[in-house]
Parts: sequence; structure tokens; C-alpha cells
Amino acid sequence: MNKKRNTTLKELALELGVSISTVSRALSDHPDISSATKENVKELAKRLNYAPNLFARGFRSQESHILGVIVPNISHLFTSTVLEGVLDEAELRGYRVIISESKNNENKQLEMLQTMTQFGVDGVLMSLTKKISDVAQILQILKRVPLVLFDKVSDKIPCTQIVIDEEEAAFNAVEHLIGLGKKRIAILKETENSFNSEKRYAGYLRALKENELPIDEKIILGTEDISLVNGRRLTNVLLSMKERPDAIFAITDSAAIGAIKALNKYKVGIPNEIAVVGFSNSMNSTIIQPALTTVDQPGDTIGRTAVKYLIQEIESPKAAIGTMTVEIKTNLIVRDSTFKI
Amino acid sequence: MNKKRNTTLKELALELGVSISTVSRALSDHPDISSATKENVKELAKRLNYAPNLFARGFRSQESHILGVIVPNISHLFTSTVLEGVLDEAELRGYRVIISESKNNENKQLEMLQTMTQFGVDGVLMSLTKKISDVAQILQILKRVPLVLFDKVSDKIPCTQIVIDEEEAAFNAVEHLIGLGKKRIAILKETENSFNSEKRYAGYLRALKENELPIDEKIILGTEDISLVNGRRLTNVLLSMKERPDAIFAITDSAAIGAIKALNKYKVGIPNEIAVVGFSNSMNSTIIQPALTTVDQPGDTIGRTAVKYLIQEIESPKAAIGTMTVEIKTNLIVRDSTFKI
DNA sequence: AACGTTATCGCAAACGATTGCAGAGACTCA
DNA sequence: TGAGTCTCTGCAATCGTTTGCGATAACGTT
Repeated sequence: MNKKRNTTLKELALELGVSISTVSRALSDHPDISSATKENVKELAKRLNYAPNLFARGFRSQESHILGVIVPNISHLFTSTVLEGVLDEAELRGYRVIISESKNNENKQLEMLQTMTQFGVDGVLMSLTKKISDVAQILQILKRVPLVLFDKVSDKIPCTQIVIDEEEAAFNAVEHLIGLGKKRIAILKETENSFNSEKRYAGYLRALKENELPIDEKIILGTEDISLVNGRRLTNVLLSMKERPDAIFAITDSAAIGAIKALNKYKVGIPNEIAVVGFSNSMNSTIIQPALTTVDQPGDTIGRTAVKYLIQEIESPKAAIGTMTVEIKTNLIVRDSTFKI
Repeated sequence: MNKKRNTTLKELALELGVSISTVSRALSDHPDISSATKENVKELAKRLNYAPNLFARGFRSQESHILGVIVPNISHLFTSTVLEGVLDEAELRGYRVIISESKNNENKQLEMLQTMTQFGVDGVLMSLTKKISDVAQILQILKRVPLVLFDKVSDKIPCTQIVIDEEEAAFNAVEHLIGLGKKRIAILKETENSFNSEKRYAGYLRALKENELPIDEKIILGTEDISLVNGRRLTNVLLSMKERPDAIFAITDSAAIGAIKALNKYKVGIPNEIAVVGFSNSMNSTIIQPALTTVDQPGDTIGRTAVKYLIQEIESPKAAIGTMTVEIKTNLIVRDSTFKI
């Protein structure tokens, strides 16, 4: 494919019989240029379909106006909602976005970070892989380019972090169950110490404590991969207990849906016998019968907020690195799986 | 944020007391350079963490090694699956990817195309907005940069197009229903002449004809927005008929799920009284009760294939523009919503 | 008339990497 | 010893844009 060259400043200058610098300044409304010249230049530029070569510009100014985004998995609904917010906000502010997937592979994540900085992105937005052992390298990169973390973050990395208020969200969810009169609330969580899981667990514990409910380790179940099948499996475990719980709080929608499937199979009444609350407000939560009560994470807002903070860091000349943690509020969406009848 | 400069060739050259060109050649294993010098240079380059400035390189070579992708909506599961394939394949071949969302807005789509070419992408991958009235502008851009369309395509644009074999997929789906003994099969389609909808409708018609079943216009229902609610609405219409259908083929999973919800509400037996087939194999299709029989679209394969063809066009110097249409095969995933009992 | 001001504009360098060409040694061979 | 050959390296231009600084001309001021 033969890539036809775009119109350049030189061509415009040649055509008009002025210098390249005059053309450049005319196009950017520099006060030194007479309005007559400006009009001429602009007219010709429009006619010849001139568009500045962004490569040359970025090359000279050392600014690419590109943001890099690295996420573990692009096809998670929540992630793609965040990306939507990122794309919107970035476009609004005149930035383009490069997206990469780390596939939850730490090495790949690091490699991508490096390629991106090498490429000259102005800043990076990242949601971390599940495990991170080697923070040192990330810290190195942090020195060269602004970084903002979102969703999956880590306090070992000193930078601005955008998260949802996991703890409060979980707290509200569990309090909602308690408000329905539930007294024995199970939780399905992750065993590995994932940041998010821990926060949600903390909210669960606080809700129980503040309402003076006993904490029973037997109904605090963990799994390595918090998926639909594991949600179902763990619910089967709960059902086989002598003292069944009267509610299940799953820290993931998929696990919650697995739970509902298990309950449906054994004809356990939802929500009367056992109520279920999930976390994410994924598409599926309205598909399952009964519809799932869940925590709505405003992905769009997270994306937009992350971009705002990142651009702020990029454009403020010598500001010290921010280490702020911004917490986005969530809403509990009450549906049939917890509706008091 | 102060962006620290990366190591440059000049710095390496200064340090070693050789010229910039020697360093450049040494790093790219040019035969003119002695192996002693090469080793020296490479050693220092590694030690100083040298990474070529991709902007400068792209600027000079007029190659960015960036692919642009424009999709209507990034958060559709199918789309993000395609994107996964695109990202993987592109990375494999040493390309980076810029993603934009057109939000089904034709003007935005055009604007993004232009920004991308201005930015110097080596090629563009695009899934079209629903309506396209102004093909002329796209044709203009087609002259400047290779373009490959996927999923939502148009025969008005002469370029390589990657689609799933919609017609055959629909044909297979309907034949599956006929194989179960169904004789009166309704279809839920789009009214606007969307490319995909028409193809699927054609497959539907062919299946009926080849099996010598009558075609009844009354059970061929269209809607502008083929969504869950409209699926439910149209199914209600079908249920109110004197002669009810014994199967429903919805050209979208969401519509199919809407259909199932309506059937469930009126306690219509699935699949015995009325069977349902969808299209997409979205996550939801296994969540709904009964699980939905649907056409699996291998998004990943589409993404990878599209990238392959695009890069081929980019890298083959003066090849005539391809106008090939590549059809990716699909699989029918049979689940409870059509299982013969 | 000589000087200062102001409005316009052009020159040239710079950004970092690549590459054709020329030049400097070292070596061989007659 | 001189010419020719070969190996290795440097010079300088190039890509398109931006920008500090200097140049020019026109005009006003004394």
C-alpha cells in the first residue's frame, strides 16, 4: 500500500511564497502575523486539506498527547465500561488512548509499561494484575512518566489511585440484608489476599459488628477463583450445613449468580429462606431469576476521574507526585433476590 | 510532572567517543561495524537502558507501527472479544493499537478516521456505525491508508472485509429448529436494513424454503432497536396470535432472552411449546433459564484475522487494494431452550 | 533628518534516528 | 614503493514542526 504523503507546511509556504515559520505561526494565530496573511494561509490550508503531522509535532515537543491504558482483561464488562469513560474523557481533552491487556501476567504488564514509556505516552492508567511481586520496576517507571492506578490498585505504589469505596459498598450491602431481618449472613470471598476482596470483607465484618451480630467463621468461605462455578460449589457447602445461613453476600456477581443457581436447584426460597447480594451490577444480574440485588460500580465515572487526575499530573509542570486515593461512591441496586416480601 | 528524557544515541556516542551513526549501525547489526565496536555499544546501551525514541523513528520512516481501531461500542461483549483478538495479534506482530468509540455516530466515526490518519496510523480496522449515508469521505481516506472492515461492514466500501458467515449461521440455526420437528418458526429481526440483520433473515428464508415450509409474513417481526425489551414485546405479540409459532429465531441474544422472559411469564413450555434460538453466545445466554441455544461468534478469530489481513496490506508495498470478503465460520451451541425432550 | 517604535516576517537551530556517500587507515600484491 | 582493495567509521542531510532571535520596512517623533 502506497501511503500518500500529507500536505506539509513547506508546501503551503512554497505555494504562498512565504516562509514556513510564517505559515506555522499563521495557523496558530500568533500575534506577529497580519490578519491578511493569516486568512490567506488558513484558506489555502483548508483547500489543501492540511493537517499537521502529529508525529513531527510530538517528536519536537516531547509530548505525544497519548495516554496508555493497561488492564488485565478488556472483555470484562466492568473494565470495558471504565474504558468507555476513559475514551470519552480523553477525547474531550484532546488525548488519544492506547490500550493493552496484561492478561493478569505480571511480566507482560511490566513489558507493556516499558513499551509505552518508550513510545512516549504522556501518562499511564493501569489496573494491576492479581499478583504483584516486583514493585521495584514499576517504581522505576513511575519516575519517568505519570501513573494513575484504578480498580485493582496497591498501596505499595505511591501514586494517585482511583477506587470504588469497596468497604462502604460492602458495608451497605450487608446492612441492607440486616435491615431485612437477616441474622446469619454468609460471605463468599477470595482466599488470596486481593486488595478488593479484603476491603469488601472488612465492610462485611464492620456491618456485622456495628449491628452486634455474631461472626461465624464457618460461613465465611473463600475460593481462589471467585467464579460462577465456585459460587455454586460454595453454596452447596452452605446448604449442607446444619445451621444454614439466611443470606449470602458474594463479593462478585458471578459468584452470586452461581449461588442463585444452586439455591434454585434445591428449591430454596429466594429471598425468604436465603437472600443473595452480589457485587458489580453486571448485565447478568438482571437476567438471572430472581434478579440479583447488587452493588453498582460506576465504571464510567471511574474512567473519567482517572483520566482527569492523570492529565492534571501531566500538565501541572513540577507538582510533586500525588499519592491521593480517590474513592468513588457506589449504589446498591435492590432487586428481587433480597426484596422483603 | 517533569518527564525525564530517555537515553539517546547522542549520549551513547558521546560516552564512547564514537559518532552517532556508528552507534546506530552497531545497534542494528550493520555489517560495516566491527564486532568489537558492536559489543562495546551494545554493552553500554544495555547499561544505560537505551530504548529508541519511537516517535523519532516513526517520524523519519513514516511508519508508526500503530493500528487504529474504531468500533461503535467497546462494551459490547462481542466487540471486546474481537478487540482481545486484535490486541493479541497486533502485539505478536509488533504493532500497537489505538482504540476509539464511534458511539454509532457517523460524524464521530469520520472524525476519528481523520484524526487517526493524521496521527499516522499504518492502517485502520473498523466496524461501521449502523447508518452510513456518506461513503464518499470514507473512500477518500481509503486512498491514504489501508482499511479493513469487520463485523458491521458495507459493500459500498471496496476493501477487505471480515465477517461471520451470517447467512449460513442463521440457516443452521433454523434448520436445527426444523430438525426438532418445528414447522412454524417466527423470526425477530431489525426493520432498518442493517447488513447483518438482512443476511440472517436470508438464511432464515433459505432454511424454510429448502425444507419446503411455508413463509408466513405474520410471524416475521421487525423492530428498530433489537433489544431485550423489544424481544419481550414482540414475543407478547406472537403469543396473542390465534396461530402461535412453535419456535422463535431471534437474530440477537438480547431479543431471544426477552422472548424467553415473556414465555416464562406466561408459563409457555420451552422448548416443547415454543423453542428459542438466539445469536451471539453472550454471557447471558447461560444465565437465563432455560439456557439459550445460540450461535457462537468467534470474536477472537475475527479480530486476529482482521489484523492479519490489515498488516498484509500494509506491508505488501504496492498491492492493489483487496476487496476480498472473508467469512468466518460459526458454531451453533445447543442448550436447553431447544433441546428435544 | 536622524532616531525610536511597531508590525511583520524569515533564518536557522533543534528534536532523535537513519543512511548514502566519502574518507581514513590497514593491508595486499606487483 | 606505489597502487589498489577492503574494513571500518564519520559527515551531513533528511523527515515536519516549532520558536528565539534577528532583519526589514513603514511609520511616528523630535
